[in-house]
Amino acid sequence: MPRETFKRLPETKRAAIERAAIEEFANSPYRNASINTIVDKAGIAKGSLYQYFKDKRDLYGYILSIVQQKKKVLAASLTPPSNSMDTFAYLRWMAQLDLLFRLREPELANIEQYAFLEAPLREGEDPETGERVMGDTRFQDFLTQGILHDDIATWVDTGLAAYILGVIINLVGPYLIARLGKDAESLKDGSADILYEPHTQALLDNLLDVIEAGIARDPQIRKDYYSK
Amino acid sequence: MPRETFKRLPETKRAAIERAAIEEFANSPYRNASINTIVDKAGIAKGSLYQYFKDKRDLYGYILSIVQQKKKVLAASLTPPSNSMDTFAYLRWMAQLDLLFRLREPELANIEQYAFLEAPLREGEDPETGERVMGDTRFQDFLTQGILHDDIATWVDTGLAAYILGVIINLVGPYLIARLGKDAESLKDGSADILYEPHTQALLDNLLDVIEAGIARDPQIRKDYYSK
Amino acid sequence: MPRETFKRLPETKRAAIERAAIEEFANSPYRNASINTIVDKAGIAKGSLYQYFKDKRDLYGYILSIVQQKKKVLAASLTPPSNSMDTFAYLRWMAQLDLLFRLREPELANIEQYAFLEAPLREGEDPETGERVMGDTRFQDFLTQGILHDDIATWVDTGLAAYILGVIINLVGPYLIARLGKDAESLKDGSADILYEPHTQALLDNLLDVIEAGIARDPQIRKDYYSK
Amino acid sequence: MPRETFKRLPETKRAAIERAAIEEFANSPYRNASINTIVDKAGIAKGSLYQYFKDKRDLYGYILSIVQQKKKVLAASLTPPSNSMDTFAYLRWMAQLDLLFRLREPELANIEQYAFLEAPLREGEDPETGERVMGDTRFQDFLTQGILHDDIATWVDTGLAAYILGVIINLVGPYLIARLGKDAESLKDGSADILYEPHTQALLDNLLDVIEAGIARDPQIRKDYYSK
DNA sequence: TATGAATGAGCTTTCATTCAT
DNA sequence: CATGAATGAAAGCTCATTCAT
Repeated sequence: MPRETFKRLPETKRAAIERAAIEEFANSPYRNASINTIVDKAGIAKGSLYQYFKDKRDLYGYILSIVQQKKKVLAASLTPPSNSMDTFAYLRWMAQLDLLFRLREPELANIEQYAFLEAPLREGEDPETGERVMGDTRFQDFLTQGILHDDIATWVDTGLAAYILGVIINLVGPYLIARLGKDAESLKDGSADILYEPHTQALLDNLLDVIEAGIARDPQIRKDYYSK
Repeated sequence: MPRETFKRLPETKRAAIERAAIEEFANSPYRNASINTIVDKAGIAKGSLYQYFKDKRDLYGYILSIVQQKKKVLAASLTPPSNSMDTFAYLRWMAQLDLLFRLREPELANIEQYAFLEAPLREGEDPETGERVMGDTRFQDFLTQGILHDDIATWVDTGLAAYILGVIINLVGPYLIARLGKDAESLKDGSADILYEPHTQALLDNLLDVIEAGIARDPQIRKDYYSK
Repeated sequence: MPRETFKRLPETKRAAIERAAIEEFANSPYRNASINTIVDKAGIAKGSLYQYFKDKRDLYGYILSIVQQKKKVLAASLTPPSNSMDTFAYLRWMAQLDLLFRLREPELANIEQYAFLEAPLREGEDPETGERVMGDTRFQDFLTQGILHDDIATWVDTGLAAYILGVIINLVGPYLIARLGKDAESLKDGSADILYEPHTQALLDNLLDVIEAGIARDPQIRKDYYSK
Repeated sequence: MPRETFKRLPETKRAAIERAAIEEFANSPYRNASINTIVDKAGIAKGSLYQYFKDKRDLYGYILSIVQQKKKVLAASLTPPSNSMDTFAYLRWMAQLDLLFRLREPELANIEQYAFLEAPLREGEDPETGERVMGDTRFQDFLTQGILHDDIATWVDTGLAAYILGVIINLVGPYLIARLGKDAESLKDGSADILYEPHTQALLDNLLDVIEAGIARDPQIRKDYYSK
């Protein structure tokens, strides 16, 4: 949704503007984010921004599209565990993707989460407000497929479960980060090594085991990494 | 956190202020809530408010404390299903409590949810920001007790599970309301009859069965109300 | 339409604000008039103005009401020529009133004229836009009465004539001022002596004679002040 | 007042610019008219416009000159009623010309009227501001000639009368259009048939009879189309 | 000559907080 | 203790004009 003028901008300037906007939207929810701060950080005139974008929402929409696109790229680089598409392996893959994204692009992840949380706070203008609250089609599809493959119990209410899966996947990231890393050092450099540490994987396993046990048709034997 | 001056106020005036603040904070997230609106509705001078409360945040904190206290009162009036305190029956009781609170006190429930959603949006000023993200002690305790009673699998990570239970319980209310009630009529009068309708209970059962299946040591035989 | 806060203001401050607003609206049509200029001249904070008035239009409406009221006061102080209410004497009285108002209160007269001229320039929001273009009820009534009293020819189209009378009365003032007074000195002190000078009266006579000759049923014998 | 560069432009481009400017100035008074809109509609770069014209006012002045010239062309194509140049027939001809111009070129007529109305609103920059207020030389000449031909009463003040005639001719057009044509259909296609309809001519007659009665030396017997 | 990105002062409006009375 | 007027920074946005390319 940016204007043509924005696309024609020299790479460095465009990057500066995106950088500034990302920083701002990552640190403040939409309403609080300040156009003034953005143009100051980007080192451009206020009027210029309004030649690149129609208004604040337009800029915001563009930043959101960056977030989605970067996530898509990351998803493409993260090979799914198997091509047989085991239902729960796929769910695990989604969770890992979210976590990895948060590690690699903490600011973008923040923006994404703000967007998720603010959805029901919208001031009623948007007709799609109810959308979020009624569930994420991504998970609706996942559940439907899972039931068709006999992986998920038929008695599970897909609407409710999809809603809860969405909430979990969207909100569990910050928890895991907070839990794992008081050693903020290893996070600063964007290293994702932490994702593959045994402790991290154990936590992920734990989460997914709970989910699987909750909705699977034939839950696997419980692993006993903790109980030993 | 109100000042002494507030406590010394005549009951009617105090009530008027609380009423006005509750209405405002229920309809607008913290940032948007307007002091002007509150003092107008309460019929007091703006300066007076600043003699009762240090600032906007102080007032907000006080309103939050009211929410918690009212919820506690409601909890006390809602007898637990059995005194033997079966773990999952207790969880069900908590879920019902949240739903009932939302039906009986939609404004207070709204404030609670705003607070929950905004927690990670805080602008870094608050030191207790991390609190929410690390989990709700209410569920920590529940899980610990459950493990001690051999109701919950020992391998469950209580920190993670508590966090997720918190998220679910806090966010599932609006979903259920949205799902159940297009018939806004039955909600208008604060009637909680809807809570005890079969459809509602079925959804609640579904949710709790999933949770129980997920974390129980020996999950019950799955009920088959849906598969019939 | 000002707020209560404005009415409660000390006289001097209220006067300062009115002064500043009148100066601004007299020198710039509504769109160009600047709130910044007004608050600077008035020596108040910008926010204060918005405690006295809802918005720019509200302030403008208030200033317009002052204009109307001052004009009404002036009208009350200017005795009609005779109590028999001869039709054309009444018209002359109206013209004199307008001229006198322009001499006594040139700024207010300017504001009035801006309002008159801007009416058809309105950006389509106002439903009463067409009102001005279709005639002034003041003159409609005057003409109707004149016809009833057998003073005005029955064949005159009252709609058209009312429209033209309105235009003339509203726009002739500046012309007469410009014509009479290069000697701005005599105008500066608000003296209206110039109104009663023979030259001025002769011009007024000339205007009214033309109008009378145009629409009267039985025009008077033409005076011959000019032809001698 | 356009620059040399503008005159050297290829015809099509020049036409596009004029078209765009005319549309804009016809729909918005000078202040509101947007340079952006004009260059967009014209399909030229913004900087180019400033190579053709010194600034917005310069462009505006040029458009005004087009309006005048087009009107002159129309005047040339509309044969005066008789070559003996009867004074009031000539005035009628002028009124018809204005009305016809408004029907044929509603946009240009709009621009003309905006210019007329805004003249006294000018912000003092223009030295020729007083010009309008002192009368239109067109009518000055007309009146002087009329007196010489013994058609107009010698006692009429030509300055004042010229001013008023100017006001009437400039502002009566929209009134007549509004009065005649709710049937916007016949106006849409620029057809001037409406001008020659009996009702239109009757209104014009009425207007001119009033004027004639007002200023003629020997007013004709009043026609009695209305009184019958 | 043509371009169109850059500019920045300007606009109206909002709001939590202070403080003199 | 109560009052409510005063504050002024900050908000999002517009626009005619300039100037480097």
